Amino acid sequence: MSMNEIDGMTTNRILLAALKLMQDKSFRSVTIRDIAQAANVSEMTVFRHFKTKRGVLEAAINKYSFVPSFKEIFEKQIVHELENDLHLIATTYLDQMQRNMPIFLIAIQERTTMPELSSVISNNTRQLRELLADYFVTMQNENKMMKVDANALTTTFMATLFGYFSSTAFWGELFIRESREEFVETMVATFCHGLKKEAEGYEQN
Amino acid sequence: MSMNEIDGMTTNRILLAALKLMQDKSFRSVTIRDIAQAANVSEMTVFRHFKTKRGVLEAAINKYSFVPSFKEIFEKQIVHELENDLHLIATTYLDQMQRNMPIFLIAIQERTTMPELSSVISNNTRQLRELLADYFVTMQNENKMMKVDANALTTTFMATLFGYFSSTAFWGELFIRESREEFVETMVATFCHGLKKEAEGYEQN
DNA sequence: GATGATAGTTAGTAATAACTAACATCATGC
DNA sequence: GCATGATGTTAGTTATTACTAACTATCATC
Repeated sequence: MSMNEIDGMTTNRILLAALKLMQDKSFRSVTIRDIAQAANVSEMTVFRHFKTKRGVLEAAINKYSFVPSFKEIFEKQIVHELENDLHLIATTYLDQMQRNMPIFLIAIQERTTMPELSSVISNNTRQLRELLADYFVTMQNENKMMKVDANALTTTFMATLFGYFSSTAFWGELFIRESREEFVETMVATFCHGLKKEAEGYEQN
Repeated sequence: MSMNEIDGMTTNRILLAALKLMQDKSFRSVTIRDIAQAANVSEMTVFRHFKTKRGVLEAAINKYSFVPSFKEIFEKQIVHELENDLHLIATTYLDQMQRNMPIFLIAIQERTTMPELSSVISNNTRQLRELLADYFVTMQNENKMMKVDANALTTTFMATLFGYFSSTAFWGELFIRESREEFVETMVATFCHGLKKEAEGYEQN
C-alpha cells in the first residue's frame, strides 16, 4: 500500500487543472505543460498517469460529470401546484448544469471534434424535457393550467433556463446580472401569470 | 484597372471559408492549409491577401458582422399591442443573431483569447435590452400590461430568445426541433397569457 | 507582344508541443 | 538500511504549422 499519491491527490489535481484550463481555451490550445504547471507537477507525471493528453480529458469527464435522476428528485417533491413545482424544476436544472459547467463548456468547444461529450448535456436535458412535458399534461388534465401545446411550452421553458445558464457560463454577469434565485423567481412568475392585462385580470403586486 | 480578382472574389472566398471553418473548430485548430483548400487557393494567396492568420479572422469579422439599429427598425413598426410587438421584437432579434451566427460561435470559442469579439453580440444584445425595458415601461404606463419589474422581465425574455438561438446554433435541431416561427409563436403566447388558470381566466384555444 | 497584377509552386526556417527514454531523488514501510 | 513506488529532470524525436523567399505561370489591357 503506497503512502504516496494518497487518495489520488495528484491525479485529482491534474484533472481539476485540466478541466479548469480547458473550459476557457480549447482542448487543442491547452498544453500538457499548462496542465502540469497548473497542477504543480512535472509534465512526466501527467503522461505517467494518463498516457495521452486526450486521456486526461477523458478521465476528467468520467470523474466530474453528473447525470442524476431528475425523476427521483421530483417524485417526492412535486406538489402539483404550478408555481411551486416550476420553481423546484428550474432550480434543480440550473443546479445540475452548474455542476456540469466545465464539461458543458468543453463540450461546446469540442462539439464537432468530440461530439460524444455533448451526451452529458444531452442526457440531462432530454430527461428533464420529458418529465416536464409529462408534468404539464398532468397539470392540464387536473385542470390546473391552460390547455396549450405541452411540447411547445416545454421547449420555451427549457430555452429560458438554458439561455440563463449558458449566458452566465460564457460571460458571467456581463449580460445577466440577476442572481439565479432572482431569475427563477421572475421567470416562474412570468410563465404562470403572463403579462397581459386581460379583460378583468388580477393585478400582481 | 485589373481584371483579375474582380470584386475581391478570391478575397471573399477565403473569408467565407475561414468563417465556416472557424465556427466549427477553434481559431487555433484551423490551419491556413485548411482555409486555402476550402477556398480553393494556394496557401501563399492567403498570406498575400491577409499577411497573418489572425488578419484573416479580423478581416472576416469586419466584413461579416452586423450591428443594426434596432431603434430604427422598431420605431416604425411598434403598434403598442403586446403580442404583436413582442412577436416583432423576437423575430428581429433572432434574425439578427442568425446573420451573426458565425461570429457568435467564434466569439464564444475565443472569448478568453479575443474578448473583443464578444462586442458584436454585446452591442446587439445591450441595445435590444434597453429598448425592450423601455418598451415594457411604456406599456405599463399605458396600462396595457401588468406592473412587474421591467428589468427582470426583460432578462427573462432575452434569456428565452438567447436560449433558443444558442441551442440551435450549437446543436441544430438536436434539442429544439421547433422552427423559429413556431417557437416565437409559443413563447409570445406564453409570455402574454401565462399558464395558470386564474380564478376566472379565459381559455386559450 | 510587352507590362503588370494575381496566383501557383517549391523549398525552407523557426517555433511549438506531444510523447519517449533513461536516470536521479526521496519518502514510506518493512 | 533497503526495496518500492511516485515524482522530478534532462535530452531527444517527430510532426505540425505559421510564415518567408524566390521563382514561375497566367491573363487582361495597352
